[in-house]
Amino acid sequence: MTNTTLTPAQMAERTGVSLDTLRYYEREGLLDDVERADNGHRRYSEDDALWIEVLRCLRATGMTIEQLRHYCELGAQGDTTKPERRQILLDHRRLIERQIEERREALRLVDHKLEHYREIT
Amino acid sequence: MTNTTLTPAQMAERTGVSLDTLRYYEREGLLDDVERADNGHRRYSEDDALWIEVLRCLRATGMTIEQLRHYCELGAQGDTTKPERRQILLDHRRLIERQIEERREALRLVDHKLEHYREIT
DNA sequence: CAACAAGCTGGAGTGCACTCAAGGTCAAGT
DNA sequence: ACTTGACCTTGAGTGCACTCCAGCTTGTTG
Repeated sequence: MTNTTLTPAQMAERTGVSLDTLRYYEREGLLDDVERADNGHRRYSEDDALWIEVLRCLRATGMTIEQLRHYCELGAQGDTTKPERRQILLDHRRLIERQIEERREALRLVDHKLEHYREIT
Repeated sequence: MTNTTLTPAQMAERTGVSLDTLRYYEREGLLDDVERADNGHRRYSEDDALWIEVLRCLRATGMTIEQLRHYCELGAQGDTTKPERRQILLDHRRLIERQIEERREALRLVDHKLEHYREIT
C-alpha cells in the first residue's frame, strides 16, 4: 500500500529496534521477508514500520519470540486462524493488565519503604 | 525481632521464590546470611520473608541482581548510605511508572488490533 | 580511483538469571 | 537397620534474546 521506503538505519532510528535485532526478527520469521533494493539492501515499507512497532510493544510486555513466531505463522495461514490470533491477543491483554496491577503493588511497596527514608533529599 | 522460623520449603511456598533461587540470592549477597538449625538447615525469619517479598517485587519490576546487590551493600554500610539508598528507590519508582505507562500504551495498541478481529467468539 | 559508509551473510559469542546435578548429612518413620 | 525426605554444598548447565564478528559487496565522495 504505502511505498515509502526506509533504510535499515532509518528503521532502527524510528522504532528503537537495533539493526541486528531487525535482522534477527526477520530470520526468526517475525517479519515477512523485507523488500530489497537493487544492491540487496533492505527497504522497509511503512507497513513494516507499523508492524515492527507492534513487535516492539508485544516484546516489551513480555511476549516471547516463540509466541510471536506462532502468531505470525497463523497470520500466514490465512483467515481461518483469525479466532486463534484474536485469542492470543486477548490472552496477552490480560497479561498486560496483570503486569500493570503488579506494578501498582510494587509502587505501594516502594512508597512504603520510602517512608522509612523520609529525611534530607 | 520475630522468631517465627520458616523452612526453605515454607519460604518458597510463601513467596513464590524457588528453593534454588533463595539459595542463589543468598550467595549473591541479596540476603543476609540466614539462620541455621542445628543440622545446618536454613531457618528463615519473618523479617527474611518480608525482605524476600521486596526482592521479588523489585526483581519483577526489572531491578537487576547487580543493582539489588549494590542496594544491599549500602544497607550493610550503615546509615550514612541512606540518601543513596533512598535515591535508588526513587529512581526505581520512576522506572515502574514508566513501565505502567508503557503498558497502558500497549493496551491501547492491542485493543486497536483487536478491533480488527471483531468477529465470532 | 582510493577510501569510506552502509549494508549483506552465516555463524559464533554474550549476559543474565536462574536451574539442575552429584554426592553428602541428618532425623524420623517402618 | 534401612529407607525416605528435606536439606546441604559446589559447580556446571540452560534458555532466552539478542549482539557481535569476519569477510564480503556496493555506492558515494573528495
